[in-house]
Amino acid sequence: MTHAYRTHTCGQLRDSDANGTTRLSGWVHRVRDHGGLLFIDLRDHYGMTQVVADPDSPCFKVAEKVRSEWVIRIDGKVRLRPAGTENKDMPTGLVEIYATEIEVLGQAAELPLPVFGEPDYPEDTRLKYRFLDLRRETLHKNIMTRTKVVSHLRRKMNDIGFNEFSTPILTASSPEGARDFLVPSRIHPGKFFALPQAPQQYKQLLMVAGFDRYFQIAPCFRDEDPRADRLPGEFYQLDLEMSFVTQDDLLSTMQPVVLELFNSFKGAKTVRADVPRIPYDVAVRKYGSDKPDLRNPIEMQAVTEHFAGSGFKVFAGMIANDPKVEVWAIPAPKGGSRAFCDRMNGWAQKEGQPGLGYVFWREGEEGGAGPIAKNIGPERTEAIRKQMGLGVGDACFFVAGRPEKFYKFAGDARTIVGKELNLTNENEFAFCWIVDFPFYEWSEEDKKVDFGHNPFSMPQGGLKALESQDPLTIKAFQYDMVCNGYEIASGSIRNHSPETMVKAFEITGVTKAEVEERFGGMYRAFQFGAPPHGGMAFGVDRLVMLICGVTNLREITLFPMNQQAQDLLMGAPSDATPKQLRELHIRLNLPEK
RNA sequence: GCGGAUGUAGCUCAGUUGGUUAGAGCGUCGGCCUGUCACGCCGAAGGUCGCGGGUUCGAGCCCCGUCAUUCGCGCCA
Repeated sequence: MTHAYRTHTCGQLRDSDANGTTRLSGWVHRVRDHGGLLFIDLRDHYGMTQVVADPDSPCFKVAEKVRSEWVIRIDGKVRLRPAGTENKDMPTGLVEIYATEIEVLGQAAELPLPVFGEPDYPEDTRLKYRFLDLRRETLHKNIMTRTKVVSHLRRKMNDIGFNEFSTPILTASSPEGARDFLVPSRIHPGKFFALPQAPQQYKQLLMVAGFDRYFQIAPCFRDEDPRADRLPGEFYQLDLEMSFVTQDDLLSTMQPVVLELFNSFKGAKTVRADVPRIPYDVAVRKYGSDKPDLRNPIEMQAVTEHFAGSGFKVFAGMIANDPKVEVWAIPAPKGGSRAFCDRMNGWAQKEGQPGLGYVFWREGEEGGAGPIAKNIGPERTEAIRKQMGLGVGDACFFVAGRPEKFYKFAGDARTIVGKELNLTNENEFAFCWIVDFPFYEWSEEDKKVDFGHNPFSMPQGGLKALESQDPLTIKAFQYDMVCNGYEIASGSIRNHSPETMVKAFEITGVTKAEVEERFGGMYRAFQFGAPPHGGMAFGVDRLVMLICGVTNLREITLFPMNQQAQDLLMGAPSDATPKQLRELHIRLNLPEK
């Protein structure tokens, strides 16, 4: 008895199957019609098999009619391809199916998006016809990589003693800081659920409830504008939380999980085994970023002293006028040519900077070349060269000002130098932890102290630090994991003491009553025996993006929305019917066009 | 909300300084072809140049507006 659709998949048959019969179903990938002989590449999820028909076959007339992306069922004889016509690039390339019967299961209209081939197509077409896009080889493969990554993580987390729990999707507004998606309540007119920006409070409650190790591949919802590496609307996190742990326990629990994941999926790339823990302050000074790409070997240094009182009046003047001004040096090994330095200078001007000062060293010019070298003289130039460990053929760029104003620009310059000079190894995964984030930061907009990151983090020094220290000097037990310049995880040791929590909010101007109102569930829970706990969340989408080597999240997401946060395939968001709105007690107040 | 880029055949794109009838490849349709695997050859159909307005003797091209897509800023861990 034969199955209605197939006895084998399209990726299955080998030379050992020759002389047997088979039934295959799949999509017509390509047709090559030679008149008296006709080939069909039949494709399914598993692979591709060549089908051949000639005028002696009773199904030849049908075979002549089929077109790309029709779904057909074929019966036929498995046979070895004639000598010399084997295709070594295909796993099934030693055999072909001589078709005896073809049944058309589903015709396809003229394609708005070819499945064959891999050129780029406009996003709106790809999204509107996502089901066709997903048939294409690369995207199909990326999506499969994603499901394998997720199942790898799930298996691993279970293995090391974590328990998976599902937390509510319809919940209360959470304190992450992003805009909430709201869902109106029918039963409670005028009230709204919020979709969780992260299961933050629930997972902390699970710790209070005594479950010790929680994880979840959790959907998260944020109503913010997207970027290439930030999906609109919804995204997934590997969310986890542990009780009775220190920061060190958390980092050393998850570091092997991440390294093993990348080692399993790295392909031809390499994974750096060393994962340094870098304090936030150090990361900013060395790399100009709190998510440094460590594939780039460049490390910046302060060289303020060499410019103070020097003949380079621009920098010397700034230093004399403001004790907080510093000069940072960005070394550029092998960048010692006028052309390259000028190119960097031009880039800086395009970025809206006055320029990018530089020195470079050529054979026979002891004191260095370039305008800055002339201005500060050979001794100072030589001192800089020694400090930065540079030599003939190298260059060095300089930025000056208050570090908090220019560190991002310096970091961008570091990135460009690394890329332009091919110092950054593109075939590597390089990780680091960034630790000791500031607990508070100064909000210029609100003219007050505000939380730097998660308000539920434990300040280093606890309640005592909050009571005695300048808030802006307090660090948090807060950490990120970074890979190749992407933040892939973020977490903290939580503040489990109600008094400390109230004090922490008080410093930002939020009263005890407001804390009780906004975070009532958690505040109440902390009154009844909360264990010390902490956790983190990995961006699943970003992990997969790095593993697949793509720079846009749409390349690894099944049904992404466009940049306007619309689902072009399903037509979401869409109008609600008057009946729906009536039941929800909602009247629309639309902006005038 | 703001800034940059893009918008021409079903799809990907070209289109000179503003000048006659807007082109190519893929796909589609028709014909030929028995060893291709991006099959080959011959032929045909297919266009509101995103949309609206303006300048001009004349606009795919210049100007203004608008819409759509995208990248970035703001926003967001």
